[in-house]
Amino acid sequence: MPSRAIESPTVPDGDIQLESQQIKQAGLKVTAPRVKILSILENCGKRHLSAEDVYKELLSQQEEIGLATVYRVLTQFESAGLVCRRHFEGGQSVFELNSGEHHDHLVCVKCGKIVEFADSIIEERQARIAAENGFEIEEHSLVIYGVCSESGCQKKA
Amino acid sequence: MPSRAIESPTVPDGDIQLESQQIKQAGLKVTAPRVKILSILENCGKRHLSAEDVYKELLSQQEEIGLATVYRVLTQFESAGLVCRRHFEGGQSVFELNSGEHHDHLVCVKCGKIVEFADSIIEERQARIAAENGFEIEEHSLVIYGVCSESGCQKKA
DNA sequence: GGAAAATTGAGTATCTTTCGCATCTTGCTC
DNA sequence: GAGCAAGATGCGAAAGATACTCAATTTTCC
Ligand SMILES: [Mn+2]
Ligand SMILES: [Mn+2]
Ligand SMILES: [Zn+2]
Ligand SMILES: [Zn+2]
Repeated sequence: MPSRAIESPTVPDGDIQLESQQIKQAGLKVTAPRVKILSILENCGKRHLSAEDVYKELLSQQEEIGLATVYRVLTQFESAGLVCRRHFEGGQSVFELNSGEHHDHLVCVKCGKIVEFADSIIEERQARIAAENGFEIEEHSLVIYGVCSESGCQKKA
Repeated sequence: MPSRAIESPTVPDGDIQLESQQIKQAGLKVTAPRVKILSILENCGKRHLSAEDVYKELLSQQEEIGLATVYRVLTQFESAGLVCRRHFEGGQSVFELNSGEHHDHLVCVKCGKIVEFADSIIEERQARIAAENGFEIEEHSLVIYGVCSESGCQKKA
């Protein structure tokens, strides 16, 4: 096997640098729990995670971080604009990295699969409806619940 | 003052007959708690009520109905199609009579005012989006959060 | 009016999320 | 790099909403 030269002393696993910088830019102190949690949100494979999901992932990585801290940090990330919190029915809140671009969700009520979408016509209509009623929009939540095309989900009750 | 003839022996306060019939048609036994709760949903003035709201209203009417029963009955009414349950952010679930016609909501984040709306273009778009992604829609939730036109709500933070 | 089945009330349990507080870290200064 | 104040953490406890348990009561139907 080819030997691999160590190019520089600074390329730790998980790109700690990047996460640290994002956290700093968000106006938060760089702490181990924050870096860890952000890196899980970025690298764990799933895009929508509950606080519990994050906590379990931490446990599986032998990290000694309390659940209260997970909740606290996620809330701080939300305030700082790093993540978005979503409230889907019948479960815990879930968090996802804030991509900067708004989108809404399709959720399979059978398997939990989530599909993201953005529709400018819907957005436009919402703006009109709010305006017609004298509301200044702050945010909105649109979730479509249904059954996805997986065979397991399709079979009748 | 003109005297008023009693037209028939059957016109109790609160139109108990009507509620009883609705409950029966929904396939539920007619019990005092169910009749009472349905009549509150119909006559209390507010259209969107939490279980707690219903419970407080019952208390104020000297009714001896437990909170657990309120939750149970509201859930049964929901299953029976008599009421719809809504999940607005940051609070309890709220219930409203099922008018038979779907609608969505605008919610003032300052005063809690709720405006109902229905937009066929949005509905149509949702159907298309679901179809494009192979989903069969079961339901959806659209809530627009904003600040209403009340002067109290308008003033800057 | 009576019996079977369903419903109720009260309290308890559960789940998710937040708090309180003593202890530990971070970021900055010298 | 040591020292310090502000801020963060972990733990356990608390809170808020809702569901469950079960004995006692009520409804339905005959
Ligand atoms: Mn998403
Ligand atoms: Mn409504
Ligand atoms: Zn599915
Ligand atoms: Zn308002």
